This record gives sequence, structure tokens and C-alpha cells, in this order.
Amino acid sequence: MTARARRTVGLRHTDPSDVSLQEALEALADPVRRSILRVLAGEPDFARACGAFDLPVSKATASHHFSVLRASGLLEQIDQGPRRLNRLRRAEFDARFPGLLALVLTEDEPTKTAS
Amino acid sequence: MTARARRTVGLRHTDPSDVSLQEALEALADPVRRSILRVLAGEPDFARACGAFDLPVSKATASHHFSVLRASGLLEQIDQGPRRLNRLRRAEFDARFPGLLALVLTEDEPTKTAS
DNA sequence: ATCGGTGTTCGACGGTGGTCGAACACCGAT
DNA sequence: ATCGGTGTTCGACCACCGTCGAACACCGAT
Repeated sequence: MTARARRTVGLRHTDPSDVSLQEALEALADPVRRSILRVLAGEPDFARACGAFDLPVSKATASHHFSVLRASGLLEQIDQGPRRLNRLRRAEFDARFPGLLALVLTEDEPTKTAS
Repeated sequence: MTARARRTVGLRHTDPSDVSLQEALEALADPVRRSILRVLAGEPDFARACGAFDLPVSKATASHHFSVLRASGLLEQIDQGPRRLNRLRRAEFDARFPGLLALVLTEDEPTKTAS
């Protein structure tokens, strides 16, 4: 923990070692959630807030997805002022499910086909 | 292919290299399907027919699950007389999604908690 | 104290997927 | 040709999940 003003709030953070394969697969089976993880993988920890993801869903839905990722041990979040910063729990999750996160991060982003 | 009487029928077999991560994760996100894969992993290829799995679902539902597994590149099936024999496409699928199948096969079977 | 910005929560809605029984198709053997 | 066994297909049902707008809570700054 740095000297910066960061509050680790009472958020329901599930430890990856407590996550079942069922939960992990369900969490990763959503394309929006996987895209969140890929963005986080390309940046320093806690560099991006929830609102800064340019997701194709509403605020409410995005919030739901972050909640799922947190509950499945994939995300750690801390509050800094009004925004909530995110960190990909890369090492911990990979220790629990070796190779799984790597598959998600190396996935070639499927481009939207115009209807 | 051995000299035994086996017919490789015109079943919709998807090659693992044509399977997206999305499809793979959706296929593996069901516990019944994962249990099928684990059983197959513990036996020789084409040793077990669809009806010999002791699944907690009806015949119709089981058939649906086998169809999904076949369509996601996880299963190969051949017809032998009236029954349909199954093979886990272990190497091919692992080449497409390294480590993913291993996670499923090493999963500790979650026991049903009595309600 | 008020305001703009950020994120969550609350119903509600709709689509999808797992489930089933029943009917059907296929095979081998009698 | 009929029968039992195996597996698929067809509707239908239902629960769950992703989705949304609206309302709310929180923070920092004005």
C-alpha cells in the first residue's frame, strides 16, 4: 500500500482460491467481462476506473459485470475519491486456474459484424 | 481406423481449431457436460456409448448435451450398431485452448448437497 | 449547501438455455 | 415383420441472466 490516499473499502472480495471452476467459467463466459479483463491486462494496476471502459452497455449493466468479476476472484477494487479503481488479479487467479486467464487475454477481440 | 465395423456417420463435427473461446467457455460452463468429459477421460477412446453415463437428466437432455459437446470440438462420435460411441478430443482441443481441458479434468467433482 | 460526477441498487423486461415427455428414426436380433 | 434398445427431434415450460432507466448514495469542489 502506497502513501497515496486509498481506501480499501468493505467490498465483497472473493479470494481466487475460494472460487469454483463453475463460477470461474460462468464469469468468463461473457464477452463484456472478458473485454474488461483484457483492457486491465494492458495497463498498470489501479490505473483505470469503472467508468473509463467504453463498454457497449449501460452504467447499471457495467456495474453488474464488475460485481461479478470481483465475486469470482478476478478483480480487486479500491476506492479513490469518487471513483473505483480496478486491478486484475493476474497471479492469484492464474495460481488457482493455470492457463485460464491467459486464454482470455490472448483472445483475438471479435469485431462486431454489422447486422 | 481399425478393421472393426464402425461407421463414421455424417455427424456435424466441429474441428476444435474452428471453435471460438466464447463457444468453448459456454460448452464447459455446464456441470453435466463437464462430468461427461471427465468420465470419457478415464477410459479408452470410443469405449462408452451415450446411454451409459448415469447422468442426472433425461435422455432428451443428455442428447442435447452431447450435441453441444460435439459442436464445440470436444467430442468425436461414431455409430456402432444402435449405439453412438464417444471419444474425447483431448489433444486437438488442448492444442486450440492449452490448459483449459486440464482444468476440467482435474476438477474435484462437487458432491450434491442434500437439500 | 449545492452541484456535477461516479458508481450502486432496484424493479422490470426479454432472450436464451436447460429441462422434460412424447413421438419418431434407426439398428440388430428374434 | 416385429420387437426392444438406443438416440434424436419437437414443442413447451421455466429459471436464470444480461439488460435497461430511474432513483439513490457518495465524494470532491465550488
